[in-house]
Amino acid sequence: MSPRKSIDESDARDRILAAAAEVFASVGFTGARVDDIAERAGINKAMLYYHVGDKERLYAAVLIKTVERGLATLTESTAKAQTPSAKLQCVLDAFADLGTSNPHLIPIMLREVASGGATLPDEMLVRMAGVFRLVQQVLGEGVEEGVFRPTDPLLTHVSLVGSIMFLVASQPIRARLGKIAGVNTQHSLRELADHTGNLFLKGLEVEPQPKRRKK
Amino acid sequence: MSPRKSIDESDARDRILAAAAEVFASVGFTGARVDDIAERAGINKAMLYYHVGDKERLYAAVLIKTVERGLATLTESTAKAQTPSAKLQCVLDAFADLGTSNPHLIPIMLREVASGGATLPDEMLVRMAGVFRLVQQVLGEGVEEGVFRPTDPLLTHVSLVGSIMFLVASQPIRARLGKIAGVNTQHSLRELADHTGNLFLKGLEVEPQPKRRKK
DNA sequence: CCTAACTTACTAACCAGTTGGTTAAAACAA
DNA sequence: TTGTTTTAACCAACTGGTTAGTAAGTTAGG
Repeated sequence: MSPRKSIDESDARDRILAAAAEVFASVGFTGARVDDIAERAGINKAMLYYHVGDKERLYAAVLIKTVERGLATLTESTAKAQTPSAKLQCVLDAFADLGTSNPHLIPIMLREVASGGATLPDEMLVRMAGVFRLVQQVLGEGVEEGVFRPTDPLLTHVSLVGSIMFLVASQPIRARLGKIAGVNTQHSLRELADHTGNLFLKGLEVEPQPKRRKK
Repeated sequence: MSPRKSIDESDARDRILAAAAEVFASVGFTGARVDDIAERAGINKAMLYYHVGDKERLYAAVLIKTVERGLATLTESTAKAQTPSAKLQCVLDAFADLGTSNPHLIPIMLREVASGGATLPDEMLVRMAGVFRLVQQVLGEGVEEGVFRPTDPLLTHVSLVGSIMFLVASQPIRARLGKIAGVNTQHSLRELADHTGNLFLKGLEVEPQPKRRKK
């Protein structure tokens, strides 16, 4: 099939996608330079076109690959958890972990949201819907078991995911903000996920029986 | 002073800033074309340089003007509210209102977060710190009055703001997502703010009986 | 000698920023 | 009043650097 192999199987394509993810994440689609991506991948621009295609194809490929990995981690980790609360916390942990395991997905998604998802391919939407369905099911289980109060699942999902993604991505800005406001800004990803979990799990709890403090 | 006046005082500059806000919001800084902005403002590109300066100055001017308006609305509306809970809900309402009153700020801020705020001028950070201080104070009052449990104010602030901004900005994507997942996605800005308020206010409530999660 | 993998060198378009002007209101001079 | 100068406001056309994408040829494994 292939007369001349690279160092290993489809090494070039992987390196291209990795480099592209990095660049797209930090400067966005229009800000990204194909030459720059090629150089970081240690190849020539023409080879990038040979292996992947044009800039849009490259972007789509990065998106799909990146969300695929995220979705896999997500389903895997939530499967282990038992209670709905634990599962929800797992979702948050998994998103926070993207901060290290897959640090390019979050900035890319934030940009997509900012532009109304104009360039989001349907392929991507389907995978995002997969994430939503997972959360929706967890929320549904919680309501059924009487531990969560019923809420609009889509809004709750988006709040949850938006909150944790925003927290993770805002780290550099939080650092500058904290300096101005004089507060601590050094938080681990775990702390971010725990904080969000505390707020949301408590926010979703059914009203406890004793001491009804009406609001 | 000015031999020839436009239709009214500094009309051109305002039109330029309005057009620029629109374009920067939808395609970002690098995606924005100066010619495009000029055309939308109904003037020539050279006039844009004459009135405002180069692309970076233009961007900074848009940022400052936009956040200035947002901050004004925010302080005004929270001042009216009495209880910490009501004040917090006011903050959410004010952010949600940005969706209509100032629809470009949220996408622009999401992009800034995505890029780590690399292009955020200090002038802008100072104003963001102003918003934070306001929220921090509301949270502090709530804790003092015994209605909020103590949390990290910066993280709570960012969660809150991130959540509502994400909800507002994600509307187009939610619409596509809802179509795939078969759920309702038509929510008014008020519904978004109320949903977030419900979750967070309940999440911040003091425990009726200590049932501590971890951390 | 065929073909996947790779390269160099190009081009066509794009785009931020500039140049070198025009216009007309207004301030000034006689 | 009337001619002269100044200046804010405006523009078409250009410049020069950049960048997505391509063409045409090279190398080496099978």
